[in-house]
Amino acid sequence: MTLAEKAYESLRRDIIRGTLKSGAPLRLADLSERYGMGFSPIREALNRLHAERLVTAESLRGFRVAPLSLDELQDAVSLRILIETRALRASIAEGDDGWAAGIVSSLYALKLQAGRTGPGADIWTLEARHHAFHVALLAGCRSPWTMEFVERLYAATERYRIPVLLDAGLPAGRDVQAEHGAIAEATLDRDADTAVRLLEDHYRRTVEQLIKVSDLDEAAPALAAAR
Amino acid sequence: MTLAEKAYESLRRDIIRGTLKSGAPLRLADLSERYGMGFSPIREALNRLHAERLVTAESLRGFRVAPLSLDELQDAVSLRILIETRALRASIAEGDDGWAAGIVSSLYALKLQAGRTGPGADIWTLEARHHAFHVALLAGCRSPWTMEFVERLYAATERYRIPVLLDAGLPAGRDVQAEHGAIAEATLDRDADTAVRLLEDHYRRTVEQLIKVSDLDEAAPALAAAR
DNA sequence: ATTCGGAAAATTTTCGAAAATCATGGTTGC
DNA sequence: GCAACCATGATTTTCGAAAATTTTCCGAAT
Repeated sequence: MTLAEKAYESLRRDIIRGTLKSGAPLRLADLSERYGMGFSPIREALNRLHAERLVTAESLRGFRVAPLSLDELQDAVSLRILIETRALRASIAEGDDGWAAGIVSSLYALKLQAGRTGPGADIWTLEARHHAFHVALLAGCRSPWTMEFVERLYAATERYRIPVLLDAGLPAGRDVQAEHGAIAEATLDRDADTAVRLLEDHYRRTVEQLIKVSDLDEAAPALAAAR
Repeated sequence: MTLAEKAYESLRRDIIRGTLKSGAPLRLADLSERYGMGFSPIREALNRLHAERLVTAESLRGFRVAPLSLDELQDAVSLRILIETRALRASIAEGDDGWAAGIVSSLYALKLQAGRTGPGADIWTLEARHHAFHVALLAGCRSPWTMEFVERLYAATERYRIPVLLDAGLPAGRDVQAEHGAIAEATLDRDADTAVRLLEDHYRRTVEQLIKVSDLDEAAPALAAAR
């Protein structure tokens, strides 16, 4: 793996995790020392993250961590619902056996990881499997542009979920894995209307929860500052 | 303007125009000489274009002009219709006077440029105004992510239209400016259903025309090779 | 004839310094 | 006192070469 790729992953993680705070300036000299490499790979990583809207850039004035805003979160999620529900319908209509098998296996891997406690209960592994499951649902749609935008919007919304997960843990009174199971079941039954409804509810619940947490300021002060 | 920005615009233009052919390798030494600058700004431009899917990149193996494919064109346009029709409805519902004024002025500028012949009839100016008009229609939706994706999909489809425009000129038997006028009229009348229908037809006609041209191979051999 | 290995060439990636630009603080002139 | 101005330091941007990696080519062995 090249240094530029390492820099990209490290920076991305630190931004999503909140180690690098929303709005903070990203100086080349600092980052170069922090990650132990020269300017070139850092600069390349920053440009990639800029394209993903995780950092802002101003010509000759450097980079900053992109600001958090609940408006942007709602915007991203509503677009996500539009794009993903269409992709889910297309998948259900066109998906083959390989697609269905992908759903089953990614759901299994996700539930395994969600059940772990103590060592091995790594939030990044859990997040990766959560994302993999949602991608598997849509993978039958055979639309590269759809998958591209799904990736983008996932990265954009991850920033809001991770700090809450780290500070407050999973929400009480909500069984997220049961929701995943129900979505998978309806999808594999090729019941498009039900699957789409469940997927939409799943996303809406998540946004509502994040907004509530930031209102109460009971966790994730960084997110509260996004109001 | 920085050298990296100049490199980005030059490269983008040469890729969309077809000067740099689909699939061709983009070697740093060549580009460095061609545009008269060092590796750094070239590399930065290539990374930006990679994020826009106009060039492909493979670790340690360099960059290439992204291949053209009619499947990708149809994919991009169908997503464009999904996203833009929603944005147009939102604009019509929420747009203010500034939004409406933007439509009127950008349509006027577009028609002026479309009417020009001889000197001043620059295809890049025409394209810029065409794009500005379509953006103006949607600008009332107040959704940054929507506008981001609209930009992306525009860049992706521009590659297919420009070579045809350069080789074959405007299609016979189709008054594109009249279509623009009709879309603007319905939009300003806040007749969402009509506006959405006209916009969708506008895009579908364009795709059909491009596919027909590539089938007949009567113009734009580069596009024909995309089959 | 074909495949395998390995040196040579070509290419990308990374570094460190130089150049260009922006921000800061102090000084001058009014 | 206050605004304009310039020097200074900090920061980004760019360059050119070195390092790392891939590709190409040629000869040897089967």
